[in-house]
Amino acid sequence: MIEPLDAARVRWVAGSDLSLSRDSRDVIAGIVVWDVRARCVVEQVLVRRRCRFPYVPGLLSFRETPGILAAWRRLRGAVDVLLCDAQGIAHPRRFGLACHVGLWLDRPTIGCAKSRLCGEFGPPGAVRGDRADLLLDGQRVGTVLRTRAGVKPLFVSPGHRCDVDSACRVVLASLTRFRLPEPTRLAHQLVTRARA
DNA sequence: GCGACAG
DNA sequence: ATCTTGTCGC
Repeated sequence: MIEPLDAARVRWVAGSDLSLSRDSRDVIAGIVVWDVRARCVVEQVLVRRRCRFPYVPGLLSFRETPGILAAWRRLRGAVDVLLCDAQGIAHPRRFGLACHVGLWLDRPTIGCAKSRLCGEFGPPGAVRGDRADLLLDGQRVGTVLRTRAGVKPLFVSPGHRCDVDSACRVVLASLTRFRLPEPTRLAHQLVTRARA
């Protein structure tokens, strides 16, 4: 029996991201684990490896999953859920990168993308926490979430072992003062700075 | 044929 | 993702 994500008990939220080496031949993957209760970083890992697949819309997982899994193996502490900088089920085949990674890790994952891949939606309200349904073929595959006033909303969808609402709750609980949830924002800084 | 298209 | 300058605002 699998254990579904219980947003109320989540404490360690990890965020993953990737960047490319200057010559674009390698991918630099990083994961930052954020304690949503203590509001601090508890662990971070970085790994670099050869890029094996080109970027093709809809096939992002084939390009980025290997790096994320490699970084994950370096983690030593506990993680309740992983926030991926990509789509979950808000995907043409209902199986975006977050689903792919979650299945490999057999852990709860959430897709938290900065832009839309597919699906229709109306504009969410202007206040942090306001949301709009992301529909694909009449099905609710995610939510368009306003994480901060005056900025583009995020596209949140279930990856593995969670539903739209719990995914949204985890993202909201991981926010500080920026558009992106802290684990994701810090993972982005980590991999970006690792190029220099 | 013409747009759209996670990172 | 990466490139790339200034600019508006807290």
